[in-house]
Amino acid sequence: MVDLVEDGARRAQATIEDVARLAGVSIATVSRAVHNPEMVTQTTRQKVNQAIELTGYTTNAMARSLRMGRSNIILVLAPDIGDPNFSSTLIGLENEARSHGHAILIGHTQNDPERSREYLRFLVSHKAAGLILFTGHLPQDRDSMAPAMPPTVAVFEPVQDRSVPYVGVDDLQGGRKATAHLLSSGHRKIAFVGNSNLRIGFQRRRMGYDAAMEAARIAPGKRMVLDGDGSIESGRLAVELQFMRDDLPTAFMCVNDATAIGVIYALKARGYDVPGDFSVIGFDDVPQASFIDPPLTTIRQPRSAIGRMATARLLQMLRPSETPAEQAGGEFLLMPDLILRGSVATLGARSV
Amino acid sequence: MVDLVEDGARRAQATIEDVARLAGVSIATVSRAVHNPEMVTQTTRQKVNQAIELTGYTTNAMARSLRMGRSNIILVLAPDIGDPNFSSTLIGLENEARSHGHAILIGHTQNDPERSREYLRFLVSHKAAGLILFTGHLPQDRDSMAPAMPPTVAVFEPVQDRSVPYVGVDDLQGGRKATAHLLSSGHRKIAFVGNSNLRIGFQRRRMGYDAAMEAARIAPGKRMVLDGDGSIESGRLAVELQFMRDDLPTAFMCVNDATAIGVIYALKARGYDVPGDFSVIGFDDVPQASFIDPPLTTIRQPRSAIGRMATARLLQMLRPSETPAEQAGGEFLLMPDLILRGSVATLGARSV
DNA sequence: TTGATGATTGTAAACCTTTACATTTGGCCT
DNA sequence: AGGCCAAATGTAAAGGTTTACAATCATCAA
Repeated sequence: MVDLVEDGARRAQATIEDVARLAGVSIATVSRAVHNPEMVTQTTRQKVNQAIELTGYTTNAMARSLRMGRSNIILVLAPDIGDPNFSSTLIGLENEARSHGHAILIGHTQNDPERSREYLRFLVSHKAAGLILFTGHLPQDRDSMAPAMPPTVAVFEPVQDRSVPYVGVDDLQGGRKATAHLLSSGHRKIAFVGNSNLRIGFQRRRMGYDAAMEAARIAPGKRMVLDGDGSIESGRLAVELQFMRDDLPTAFMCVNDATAIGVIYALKARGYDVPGDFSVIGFDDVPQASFIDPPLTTIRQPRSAIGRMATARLLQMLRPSETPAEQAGGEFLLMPDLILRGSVATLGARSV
Repeated sequence: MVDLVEDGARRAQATIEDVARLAGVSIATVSRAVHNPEMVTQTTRQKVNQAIELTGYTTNAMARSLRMGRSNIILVLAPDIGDPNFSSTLIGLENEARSHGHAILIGHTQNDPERSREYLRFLVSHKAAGLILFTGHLPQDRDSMAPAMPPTVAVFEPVQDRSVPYVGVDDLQGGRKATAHLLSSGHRKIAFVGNSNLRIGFQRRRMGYDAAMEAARIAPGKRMVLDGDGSIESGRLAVELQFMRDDLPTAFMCVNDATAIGVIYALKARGYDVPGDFSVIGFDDVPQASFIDPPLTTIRQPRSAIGRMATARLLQMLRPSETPAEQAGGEFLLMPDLILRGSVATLGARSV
């Protein structure tokens, strides 16, 4: 006597065996009908689907991953989930991953090596399919686990190891574009705020600034480069220092929006008008940018495109057809857009 | 001949069997040494640990979960990862979970039922240990999967089904506290901005406002309740409407910080000074709150405490000793603090 | 009709653990 | 010394799936 499903009260989660019994086929056929439908007759496929419907069957991902030697989880390591750049990138990332049957697991490292290591353990013990890094560096003891490391992609900030593909905005072109916009608005004395070697992306933005200034034939000696770590506070501080030196630019090109916000605060605190007295341009286009006063002119990171692309690259590496050579490295740079708002004025023309 | 590990080149990931062989014990003993050390002699424990060290063994979470019928993954469903309330709650949540050997998986529903459903599928197929909801409602077809549903906790916004425990801020007390602060600063005409029934938490804040006004013997007729959905735009709009009605309060008690920011924008756009002409108080204490001009006086959500507590409650439900009665429902309300900044002034005394 | 061929399905092993139950070990008491 | 008991360990099954390989089936050519 076959033990059919009592309708109504579904007991324990149905297994592939329940489905097979109900459909009158073997479990192998069920498995095939689900994951390789083309290997199975039209009619059996129907029977199986019907049985699945009836039992409410869902593949046990644990058993599947165990057997396949790999799960469908992609681990995303980020230093700070609250970072506005992160959250919207994640959306693109997630959409792309999910549409290919992968789940995204987010790890929050808070720049703590110990946490990174814990996530690494998680990664090997769960046989994650891939790793996406927002951290700018590989987890420390990656090497000791080398054989268990899945394909990896870096986002937003490249990692040292050049064999890891990088997907991000074209920082150099962005820096160039921002500076060029100030130049074409008549500014000549343009300060770059946020000089540091903390992040490669920041350095590249700086290079973009230099390139644009160069193209405008403004000698290095006539450029102003102010240090800063990309925080609001650093923007504020840079302005204060510059006022003490008594050598003021007419415009500030900031390494990111946070710095720009700090710069604007400092200028307003001293009673100046932005953009009436000074123009300011940022980089990133964080959500806040359009809400501050004045709304910030900035360079927009194509965040969700970056996310989508990073996942796409990872999935590509997952395909077995890929040869190791094709897997290695590469930079995928997306072009950023200039977003015109209210913090840049043409030199000489006062707003209001 | 026993096949020991070649030092240096570690091949495939070591299994429990490799460890057992190396330690000269059975796999059962290894398993016990790892997960129930007290069941094993001091000396065997040492041998096993040594072998683990040598092989770089990590338990295969898939096999473990399969055998145990449950994974160590806690699924967190949130409508918007970018929400500042969410990200810092997550930290508390995550810390607590990780310290008990659980991993957090974040699902991003974007208020889309289809997405919720997909995550639900994930949840049953991965046999998640628990579910934490930031969404304010249970996934739609939860019932059809009832037997596979793990313990669930709601955060920030309670769900309909009262059998699901809720952990959040005490919105009513927060609303009362905020309003009381305005009252004690001499304000009598206080508008509540953000009236809606979109969220239960919002309604409770409104009730807190009413309670405080009641206590100050301000009749319902003398209260001003302005509609709004909690967005910046709604705050702005509420102010505009009120100006058209030509009936102005001296202070605005806003349902959340976003609304407060909108209110401040609108007032400033009309040339008024905050808090000189109008006082404004928010709710949440989002990171932005301290950066706007003027810095926002607000009610702080104890976010990471909420996260910690939610996980703690969930873990408690996971313990098999728990009887179903102990599992059911309950509200765990945390008391919020008043954060004094610069957007509230004593009535009559102009700042600057 | 027969045999060959290719398409479809079935059988059974393997993936790596945990754990109930059986066995061994060692300590202690008489 | 012998026997008993508890503690420590071992054996083997089970968990749900995928897939190599074997078996079956239908089709078609000779």
